[in-house]
Amino acid sequence: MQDNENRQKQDQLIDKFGSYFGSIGFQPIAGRIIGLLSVSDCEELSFDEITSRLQISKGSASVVLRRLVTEGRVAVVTVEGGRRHYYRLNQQNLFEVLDEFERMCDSVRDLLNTTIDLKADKQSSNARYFYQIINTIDKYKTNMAAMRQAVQTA
Amino acid sequence: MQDNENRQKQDQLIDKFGSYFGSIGFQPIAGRIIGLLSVSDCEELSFDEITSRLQISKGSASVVLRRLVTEGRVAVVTVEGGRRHYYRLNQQNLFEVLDEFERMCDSVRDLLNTTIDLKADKQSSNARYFYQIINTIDKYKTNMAAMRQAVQTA
DNA sequence: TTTGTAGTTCAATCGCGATTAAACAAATCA
DNA sequence: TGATTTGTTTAATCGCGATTGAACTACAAA
Repeated sequence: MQDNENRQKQDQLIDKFGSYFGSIGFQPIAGRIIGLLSVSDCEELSFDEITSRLQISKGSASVVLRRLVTEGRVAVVTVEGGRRHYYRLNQQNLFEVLDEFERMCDSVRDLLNTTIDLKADKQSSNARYFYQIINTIDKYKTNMAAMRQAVQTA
Repeated sequence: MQDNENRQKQDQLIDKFGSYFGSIGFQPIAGRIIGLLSVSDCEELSFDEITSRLQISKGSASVVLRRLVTEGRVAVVTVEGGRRHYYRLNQQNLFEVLDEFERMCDSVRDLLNTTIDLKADKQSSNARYFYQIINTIDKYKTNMAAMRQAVQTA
């Protein structure tokens, strides 16, 4: 059955989305919902379609969807004069992931700076290693700024 | 007391290391050990110094240290004719974190490609959005390759 | 007003990794 | 050799987020 086969492939993909998003700190269900909304040929799904396709409780779906909506990853569409909610994938800023990575770099940079500050010997092996990391982070950020420029003006 | 104050600051930093490494998938204790080895003025600490300073059980320390050593994040030094093990921070490749990030980008790229493949309408709004993401990832990787070149030749 | 549908809330449970404690093994010292 | 120190192993526990189930609210249709 062609349809059935397709559906199976979709399910596999949905699980891959789930484990990817799981690995970056999302609830597994959140990842699977994003996966479903990404994979599905219909780009707007009702609350009910989501719970039945993913076989999850209404409670989970409600909580997780609210979080995804407030985070801006998913948008709700309410059809006038109906009580059903429809959900679709929100197409976010392409640099969102890079933004987050850069924030992480910043916090590492801070941490290492503070660590060096506290060291008795600023020329110790570790201190010099940390200086190198800070340097690399700075180069990375300069590079990223240039790349963003290039993409924006393109 | 100057020393005591310093020690408190170190403890705070160690916890920050702990929560940073926790956020990227390490056991909290693993992060705190890395923190201690990073912060400590003495760059080689014994098993015992680690457990007593961090107030953790020998069991935890044993398991976590083994993992850190096999992962290459920490090195063991065994002094000839003594039974104590000393541990120090391993200074890894500066691009290690970037490597990991690029691997993640690759897996996202794969996932999105497979997703588009499965779509009935390759021109759908989501499909086009995914194409854009893939494009940005490709640009990012090209850029990173150039940056590595630049750093290596410098 | 009554009946039914849509979604929310929250207490209870489940699952699982992190951590410990204590028995155990291995190496050194005396 | 026996005693002591160093670290390992593993069964048990702890803690906590994820998930469910069922009662509940709100609204809409009849």
